[in-house]
Amino acid sequence: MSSQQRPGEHGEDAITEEEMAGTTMPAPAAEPSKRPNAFTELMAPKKPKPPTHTTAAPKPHSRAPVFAGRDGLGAYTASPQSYGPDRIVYHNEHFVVINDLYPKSSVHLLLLSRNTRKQLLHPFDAFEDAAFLAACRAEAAKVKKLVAAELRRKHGAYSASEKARRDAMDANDPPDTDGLPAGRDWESEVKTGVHAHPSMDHLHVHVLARDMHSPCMRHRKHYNSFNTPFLVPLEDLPLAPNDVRRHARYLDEDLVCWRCGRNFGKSFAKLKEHLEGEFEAWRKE
Amino acid sequence: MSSQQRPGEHGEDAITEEEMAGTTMPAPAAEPSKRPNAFTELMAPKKPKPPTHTTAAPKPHSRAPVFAGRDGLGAYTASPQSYGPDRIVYHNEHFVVINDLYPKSSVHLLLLSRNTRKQLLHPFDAFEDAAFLAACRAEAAKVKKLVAAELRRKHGAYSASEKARRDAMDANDPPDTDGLPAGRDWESEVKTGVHAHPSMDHLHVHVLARDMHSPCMRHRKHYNSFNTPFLVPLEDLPLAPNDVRRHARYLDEDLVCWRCGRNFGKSFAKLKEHLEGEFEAWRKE
DNA sequence: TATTCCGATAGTGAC
DNA sequence: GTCACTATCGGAATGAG
Repeated sequence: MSSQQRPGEHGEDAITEEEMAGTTMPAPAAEPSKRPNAFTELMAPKKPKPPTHTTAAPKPHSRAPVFAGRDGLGAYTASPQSYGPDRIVYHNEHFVVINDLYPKSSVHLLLLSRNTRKQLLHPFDAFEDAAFLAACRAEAAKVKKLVAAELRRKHGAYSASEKARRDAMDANDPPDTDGLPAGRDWESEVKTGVHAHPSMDHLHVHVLARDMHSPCMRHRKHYNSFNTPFLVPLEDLPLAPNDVRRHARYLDEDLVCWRCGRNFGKSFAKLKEHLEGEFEAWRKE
Repeated sequence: MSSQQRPGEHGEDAITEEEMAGTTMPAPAAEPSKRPNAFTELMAPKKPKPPTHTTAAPKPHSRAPVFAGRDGLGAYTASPQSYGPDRIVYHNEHFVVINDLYPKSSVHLLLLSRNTRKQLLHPFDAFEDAAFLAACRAEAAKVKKLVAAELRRKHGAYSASEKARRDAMDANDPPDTDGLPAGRDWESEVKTGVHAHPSMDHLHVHVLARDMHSPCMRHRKHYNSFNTPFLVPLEDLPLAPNDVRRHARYLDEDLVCWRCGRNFGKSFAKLKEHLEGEFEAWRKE
């Protein structure tokens, strides 16, 4: 019945460093349907298409330490300049922000710390340090605004709550951002946190939309890792010594729709189909 | 790495009714490498290729009762004349012998009874009738000779025990069958029996080589159904009332090579690979 | 819990 | 156990020279 789709190159539709122009602050949100650019909706990949067999991004030309398998994220903090703007969203002295190579939502960034004292600690341990935690929270807040801006760019044209802002945009071009209606609160659609048991050894904070709409969202564990207490918000850290999330298992639990609460048991295929409809409704809010 | 093979039509390499010429007795064995005919090794199918979606053989042109699913074998005994010689090996008033549509060994026939009083009974019940059992045993003995003859035709050229017979054949052509050396005892390579819990409702006796070498041999239950007490030899019938085979489960047991006894656990893929080598060695005996 | 490949396991539907 | 189809579940390897 369904024909196999040839996947496009991965990351075509992601935030780029060019857009950020090397700054550490989010650029003003690009508005939908105004200026076609690298963000423009192209042929979104129907299947994940990583560059090679390794989880890590393609190695740059150096012969420095090899980052493979669980160390795959190390390459980004070691030499962010070696990667293209479709991989690196921005970087500064302390952080590197990348597009997740296998995004599990329509927008999915990773905040990586370049602090070599913390980088390889378990997040629960790394964030026992209050100063480090505060710095990461501050940076994560910026990343959250970035993700919100990208959500507006990608989905704003479909959103009812964006209509007044959209109409104002259309009325005065180039727009005066300050005078615009606030529009939809996209930040409230963004989740920020760490996995209770990360598979990648380098510290990474997920900052992603809650839609769970992505061709890379393909397994129950993918879904549950962002929709159960397995995802620990930065605000909850440091964890109390007896916090159940230190040891509890969440990934094998039933699949429950994040939007309507319906339980799909172990049937990922059914949930996946359902999420298509939820996504359409969600972006129309 | 491995290229997909386009499967040939199923049954090209099976015993045909033409060869039997409508008789109820096995024809003299066709000798290998002498007369190319329907038995000649052609492009043996690498993957099973049944005619349609249904388990039953292709329906003839009648609009008589539909035989599908578990009733699929009924069509053969109801109207054997409707099928081609590649499907029907021979038929007479009381029996129909067919090539199994999904042979699990290099030669695999089914003996079907046309007795409508017995046809739909469980084999353990049908064979409580001593006269019926005797008739089926007698016919099965004929079928066993047929299978043995086919094994000689297909594998004789590779067999060391056949050499003297082969050389004699080559010396006087056309051959005088009576004066030939006996050659390999192919009948000892043939198994005859019924499944303890058949999936097809019409009574059928399996008569097949023990090599288990066939592209249709694809699952653990396939293998164990012929290589555990799940296969009940006709000689063991009728079963004692307390015989464990009436209720025991055998199909989920570990896979054990019929030839060397090696245990492959639940790994069908490993057994399958192993059987390739065993088949080559076996036919060279 | 990184992905990918392969394979084992499980339920369904066939008319 | 008839098949075929889909999907879930389970382990092992994974870079690079």
